[in-house]
Amino acid sequence: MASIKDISKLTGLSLATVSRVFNNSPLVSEKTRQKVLKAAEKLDYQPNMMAAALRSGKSKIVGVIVPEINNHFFSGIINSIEKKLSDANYNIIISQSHESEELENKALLSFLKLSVDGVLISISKETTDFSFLKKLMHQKTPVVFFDRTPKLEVASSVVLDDYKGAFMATQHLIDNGCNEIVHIAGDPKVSIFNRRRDGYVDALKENNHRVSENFILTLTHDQETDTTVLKLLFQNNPKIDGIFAHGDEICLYVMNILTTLGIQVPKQVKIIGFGNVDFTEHTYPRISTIDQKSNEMGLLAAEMLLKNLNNEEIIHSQQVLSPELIIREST
Amino acid sequence: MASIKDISKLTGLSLATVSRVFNNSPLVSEKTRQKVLKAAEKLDYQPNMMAAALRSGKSKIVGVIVPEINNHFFSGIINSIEKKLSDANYNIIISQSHESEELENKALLSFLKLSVDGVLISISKETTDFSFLKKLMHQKTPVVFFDRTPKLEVASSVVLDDYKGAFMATQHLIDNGCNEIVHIAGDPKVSIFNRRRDGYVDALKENNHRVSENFILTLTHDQETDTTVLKLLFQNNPKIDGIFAHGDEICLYVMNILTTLGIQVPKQVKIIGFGNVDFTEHTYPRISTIDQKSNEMGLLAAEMLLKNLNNEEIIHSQQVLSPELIIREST
DNA sequence: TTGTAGGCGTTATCAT
DNA sequence: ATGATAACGCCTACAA
Repeated sequence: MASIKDISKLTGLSLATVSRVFNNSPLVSEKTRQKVLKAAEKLDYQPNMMAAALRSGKSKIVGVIVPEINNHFFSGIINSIEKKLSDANYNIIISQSHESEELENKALLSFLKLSVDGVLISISKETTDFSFLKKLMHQKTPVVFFDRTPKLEVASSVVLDDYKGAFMATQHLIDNGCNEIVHIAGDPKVSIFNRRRDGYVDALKENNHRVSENFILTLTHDQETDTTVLKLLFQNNPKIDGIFAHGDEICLYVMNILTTLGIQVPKQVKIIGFGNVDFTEHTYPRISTIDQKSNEMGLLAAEMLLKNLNNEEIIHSQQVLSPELIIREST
Repeated sequence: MASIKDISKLTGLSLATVSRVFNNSPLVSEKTRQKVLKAAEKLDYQPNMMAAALRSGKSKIVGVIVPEINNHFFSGIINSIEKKLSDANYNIIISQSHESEELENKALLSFLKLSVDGVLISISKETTDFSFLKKLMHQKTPVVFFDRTPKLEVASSVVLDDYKGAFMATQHLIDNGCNEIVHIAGDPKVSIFNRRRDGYVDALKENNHRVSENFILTLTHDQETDTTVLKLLFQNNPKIDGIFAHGDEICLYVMNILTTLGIQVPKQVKIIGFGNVDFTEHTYPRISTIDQKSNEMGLLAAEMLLKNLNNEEIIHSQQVLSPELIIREST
């Protein structure tokens, strides 16, 4: 690969002058600029980012960590992050934590060694110690958290208002005449699932509905067990007429079980999920759900990072996105 | 950040010796090795990959390009690629081509500037000119193609036997008593879709079934138009009893339209997709499909690349994965 | 406006 | 087994 040294030789100009051309320095005459550009063309010159990075301390690389890339929500976010950052001429390197703090730190260490310019991260469920991230941040490397954020005082973040989304979903069921509403809850280790639960509970309270612990279920994902659990629930509470599930996959899963049990959706029971995963549009009946704004989230997180990448000063800001109610045939 | 220079100062050893320790050179006594390691620990030393990359020409970065990251199949592949390569201490940088040759080349150029050690790519539908990729390959940068490969003589690749998958799907319908089988075809610009079509046609022929152009449809994705098309098709050919769709999404889409038209699946018409996307397991009825082996594909591609990354000689090999028939309730 | 020279952190080639 | 030194490709005072 040709280097500026080759161009320097070909044109008879100094290394400094050639370098200035590629850094758009105004301190170079139009004539020599053209000469350099022509030589560059001829030699098929491509700047070596490693060298530039080493010298300037700016790698033009942003590290992204998600729990699982193979997940609609996260790959949606990555999609918009990649779009935004590649437009700004940044490369993104991606790692998965697989919900393990160890892998997360390993990736973070890799980023450090690679001297990434910034980090976008959705922390793993397991992560409790943020010393590594703090270290990064103390090094003036901007970090933006999305979706899953740590309880740190000073941090930039973009999250969804999960509470609000859950509230909207529950309210929607109530508005459509549901009186006995069950919640299929998620892993309580994940704060967003707790917020969804809270939204459900508060929506019930606000509408003077009874809140019962028996109506808050966590399933095992073992089809037989879950079928039995639901069967019993409906036997004991035949008036149940609404279900709010904390996720779309589990929502579809429950809907299928109900069908097996001869319970009709939405006739007997209305059901709503959370996530607006693609397939919700293709099921029968199509599933009502809460859109998580993955595109907006990725975009906002990327924009936040870009802002901090350009400014010398790091400005922390917290953005909360409002979810959107998507009404389909299941409610 | 501490550098080997700092360690050198602290220990009184030379830069060379310190460097040798971190490169696991045998030419260093256990005693000094320990001394260096201790100092490194104390200074919280982390090697600077940019510097190492510049000097050694090895960046420990692999570039990955897919059409869309926000796609089950590709994110599944990326998932296994990331797992495999991060285990081998490689970082992966990801770009999307969004089916545009221009974006693809832009990403490839970025990779070049970053001096990636290797490239994994599934080419865009639009790509016809591979000069850029050839340039990379001539630079001794190993490239492995997956799923969508160019018609190049010398290249490493991992693909699915789409023909076989389509054949299996069609044969499965025939085995289950279908006599009039329709194929929902994909974009003929994509070679794998053509191979699926060929598999369908040949399976019919081999079973002495009539092949009719009228039974090979490409839909518009406009719900109204498509509904009309299918309605007419079934009015004119009421004996149609099987559908093989080139993808799971379109399969679900068609299944929904059939339901709208009062056609029962699988009672009247059996239907099978292609892809084994997650949701096929959650629909009602659950969709039979062909698994694309995304995990195996990513793993194999990564392994192929690793092999070429380690060897001096680049060895080209072509792997063809056999798809798997997943039988569910729709057939 | 252009050139000189030192250095970013590492590795590799000589010596010793 | 260890050390001195040049080089990777680029940027940037400083000098001219």
